[in-house]
Amino acid sequence: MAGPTEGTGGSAPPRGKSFLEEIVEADRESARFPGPIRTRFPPEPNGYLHIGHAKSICLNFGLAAQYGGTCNLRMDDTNPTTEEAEYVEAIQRDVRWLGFQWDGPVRYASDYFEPLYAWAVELVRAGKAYVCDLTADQVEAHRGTLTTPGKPSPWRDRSVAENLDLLGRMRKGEFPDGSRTLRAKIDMASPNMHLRDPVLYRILHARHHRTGDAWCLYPTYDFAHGQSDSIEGITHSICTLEFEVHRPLYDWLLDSLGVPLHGHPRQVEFARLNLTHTVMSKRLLLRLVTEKLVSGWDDPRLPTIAGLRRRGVPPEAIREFARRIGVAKVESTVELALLEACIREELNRTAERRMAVLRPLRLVIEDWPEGREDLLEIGNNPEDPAAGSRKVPFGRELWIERDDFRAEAPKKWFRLAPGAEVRLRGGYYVRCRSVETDSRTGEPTRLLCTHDPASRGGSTPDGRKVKGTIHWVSAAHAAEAEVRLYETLFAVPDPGDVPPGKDFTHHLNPRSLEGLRGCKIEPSLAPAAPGSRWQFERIGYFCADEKDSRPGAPVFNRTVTLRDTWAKIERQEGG
RNA sequence: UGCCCCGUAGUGCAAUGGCAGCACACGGGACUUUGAAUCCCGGCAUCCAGGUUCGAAUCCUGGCGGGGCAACCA
Repeated sequence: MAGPTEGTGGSAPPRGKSFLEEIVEADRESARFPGPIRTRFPPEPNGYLHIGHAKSICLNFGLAAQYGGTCNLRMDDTNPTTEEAEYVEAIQRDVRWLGFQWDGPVRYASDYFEPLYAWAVELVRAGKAYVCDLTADQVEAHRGTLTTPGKPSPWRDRSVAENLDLLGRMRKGEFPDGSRTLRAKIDMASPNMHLRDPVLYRILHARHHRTGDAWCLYPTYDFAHGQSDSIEGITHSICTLEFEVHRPLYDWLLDSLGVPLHGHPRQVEFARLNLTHTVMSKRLLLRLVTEKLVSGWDDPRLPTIAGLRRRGVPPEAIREFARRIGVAKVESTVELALLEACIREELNRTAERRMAVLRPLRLVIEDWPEGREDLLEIGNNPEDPAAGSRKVPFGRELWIERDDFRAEAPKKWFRLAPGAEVRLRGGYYVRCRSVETDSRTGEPTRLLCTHDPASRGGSTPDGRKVKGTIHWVSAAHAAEAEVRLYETLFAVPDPGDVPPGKDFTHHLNPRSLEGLRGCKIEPSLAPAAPGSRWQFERIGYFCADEKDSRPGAPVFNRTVTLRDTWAKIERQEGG
């Protein structure tokens, strides 16, 4: 894998170090931690991973690899009401697919429920935590506001003995959900809300995906997080910006529990990734899935890792994207175009070229003998000679793209029009002699052409130039395919920017999916393996759908279009 | 309103007291058997005001602007 300072431009100056790299390097220099660095990626298994997680994954695994350390995968499963084993599986699959291997087994915060509980008891014994009988509403009322201090809970000064007794009975299941909590005794007047006696344990009679019914009280994320890191010997706990204000609480907890410095991870926060034309919050993604606005977590229009994979995005492109966006502490939104550029760059290098006609129009070469066939050798990838070539059958009747013919050629039109000559990619020059049209719609139904026999392979001895080259498929040999054209799920860069009274579904793009059947593909494409990626010449990059495609009956998803200069020209000319 | 974090081309990131640079995007051109790819050229930025300094994107102060924080979510 390319190192972080290795650009693609060759002479490009090395990228400056990120603030994360600087912190890690400073800690290595000062020997703050005895051994190699350890990071972790700690998802909550309550949804699928998305490209924002990919940024975090690349950061955590990348930093570990860069400095000779290791990275753990830990499920932050402290809330049994939202977490499921399905998500645990999906997360592992996605991290592996991205190309990373975690150190040792998958870890779970739920593995630490017992030591966590012991720590809670320790805090109670030290007079630093108490059982509070306030309801959630009352707790909120006592907490005060951003500008006014809170009021102490009436249960704040219970005796250690009583707290111990109550906590034990909470664990035994003697009390109903929500009736009591264990709270840290810190400072109800703190300007940091998270220090106003935060809840450490809540009663939840819920079945946990791993511990089953063993527990009926569960630690909050805040109580589990720092200690879980500490148990795993994490040196650098990298998380998103919103946890910055939680850091004093983690520090308080670790300090109160007497965790020594080298067992006390350094937390560093970075800005989460935002991408234009999509949503990244798990809550919103979950809504799209449950309200069936998309086909599932792996819908190719979603920014989920599973969706991107199904769309045909290679993991290398995602890693390169993560590298290029960098990392900082400013909340920012990356343009989708950058992701697309990374995808095109990778696929341009690696995807073999094939010809496919999405919206077929029949073309007949009238001076080509009936029944005669030709077999043309065409390179698989001009970017990679090692990709070899294939033989493509040619005949009197061909399918070409409807978009490649205009009855009336606009300015700068290089393609087919009455009287115009074009090159059939890898084949012959043909000239359009006449057009048959549907008498009702006026649409062309057949183009009647002649060819230049000397142009076989795509060039003529006289060196005559044609401006346009179009793709084609022999009608006699064509296979058929279903093709799904995807556009952005949302029609605007910022789906969250909606008129009053509307929600994020307001900007859902009605054209985000267009299904095409009866597309004509060259024979070599028919057996495409599910998941295989191709460039359809002049159209875009496509991936045989991993679920619905079968060899012989292929279904292709458009990953991304090719850059389309003509479309741009036409847009400009058209005003 | 309190506390915390953060302000560099359109977007994302560099420059760590010494010539403000890279990528994507955008505009133009060359080349082309993909209007692809490739190559060349171009325009566009330090939030504002003071201060320190020979010199400030960088340090200090104040403003302005953005984000986060008041789940028994993570």
